[in-house]
Amino acid sequence: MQEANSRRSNRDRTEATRGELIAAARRLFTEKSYAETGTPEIVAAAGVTRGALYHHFADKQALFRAVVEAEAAAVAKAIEQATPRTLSARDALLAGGEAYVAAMGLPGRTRLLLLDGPAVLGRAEMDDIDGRHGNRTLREGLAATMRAGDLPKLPLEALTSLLGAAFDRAALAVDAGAPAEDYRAVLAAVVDGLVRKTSS
Amino acid sequence: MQEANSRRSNRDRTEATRGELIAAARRLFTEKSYAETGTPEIVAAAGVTRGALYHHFADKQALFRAVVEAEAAAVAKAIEQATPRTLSARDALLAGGEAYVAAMGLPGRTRLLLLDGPAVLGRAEMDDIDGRHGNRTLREGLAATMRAGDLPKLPLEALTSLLGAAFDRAALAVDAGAPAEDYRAVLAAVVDGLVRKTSS
DNA sequence: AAATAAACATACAGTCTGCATGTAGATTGA
DNA sequence: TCAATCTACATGCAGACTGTATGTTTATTT
Repeated sequence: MQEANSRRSNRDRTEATRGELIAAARRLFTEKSYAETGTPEIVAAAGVTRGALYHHFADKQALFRAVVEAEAAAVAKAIEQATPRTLSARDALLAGGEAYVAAMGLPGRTRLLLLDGPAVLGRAEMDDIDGRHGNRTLREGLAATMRAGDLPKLPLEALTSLLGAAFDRAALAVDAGAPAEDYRAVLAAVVDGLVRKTSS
Repeated sequence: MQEANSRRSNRDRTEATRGELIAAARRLFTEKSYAETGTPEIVAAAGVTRGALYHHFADKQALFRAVVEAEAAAVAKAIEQATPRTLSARDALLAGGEAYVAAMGLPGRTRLLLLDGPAVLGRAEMDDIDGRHGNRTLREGLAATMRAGDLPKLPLEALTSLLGAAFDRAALAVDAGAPAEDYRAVLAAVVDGLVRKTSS
């Protein structure tokens, strides 16, 4: 009768503590930067001690990695929900880009995923994370478009990487206050330059 | 007779000390990362004390800024020297990009300028630095090409920013071991998609 | 040449990270 | 069911680092 109240299983405790740590860290990492956020502040916000943190995570960087992973998944989910599957290759690319920039508008997300992430975890690990989430959709979409013949045959990894970099920079600029219309126009021009017109 | 030996002017002392600090910091920041390099190590390598560092620079970040500024200038110089001015818009863009990726191959440069730089100084300040050095050439080249009618009318800032982001990512990937040929091909396709054919 | 200012060197306070050790609660095996 | 063990924490400590305050030497000014 008291199974849920006083006696918590170890797995429940772990899950709860890890969750609160990640949530608190996410809030602080997006309000300030990774370097400016100390572990004492994180554990205070999560209501635990530093002992709990270092029991569940190898170090501060491992906690950061968990936060980035979760945030990247959230962004990918937002994009997939906002991008209908019934569009042409060109329109799907632009709609996805639009959704990406919009999702990145959440305060602090660009710094977390586009500035601190690469610096703290390195580009290789960020590529790995992106490849499992946001960029996966992009790469698969590009592959399908290429197979359909609407896109010239190009190295898939490089194409995904460079288009992703352009979307990243657009998100960063728009989030910093640049006119979204300008970046939308340039992205459209780039995509139109790449996608083979169906009439040709 | 002893003007150069025992009696050094204050300006000479400042110049020498600042220079050695920047040189030592540059070496360490490219060997390791910004976060992994401590000021005690920097001043030891420069042969001075931390007092000298904090006399000449407001803080560690200000020294980092000076290093980034110098390195960005060096990259810009390398590009200008390697890019002949007698090429078409398309070829000039690709040659410049090639020179950029090559210049970024110097060990640690990508991390310094493309990872740590944006994270430590912020995108706004990095844009400012880039705008005074590397990206300035790019923007001016694009503006000239647009005026000549070989490029559709697009917002110049956004176009420069997004193309620059693609070059950045290519430099990062190639430096990390990705096949340069793949990235060259994709960049060429993007540029070819944008540049209006002179025959049209 | 005295006074002032600049270029350092030294010492200190505060903070942070990672680890080592200690303890209470949960799980397991007999 | 109960002791043994293991997990999930809490507490305390050592080392390192950053920025500043203060002292000292060397150049510049008057």
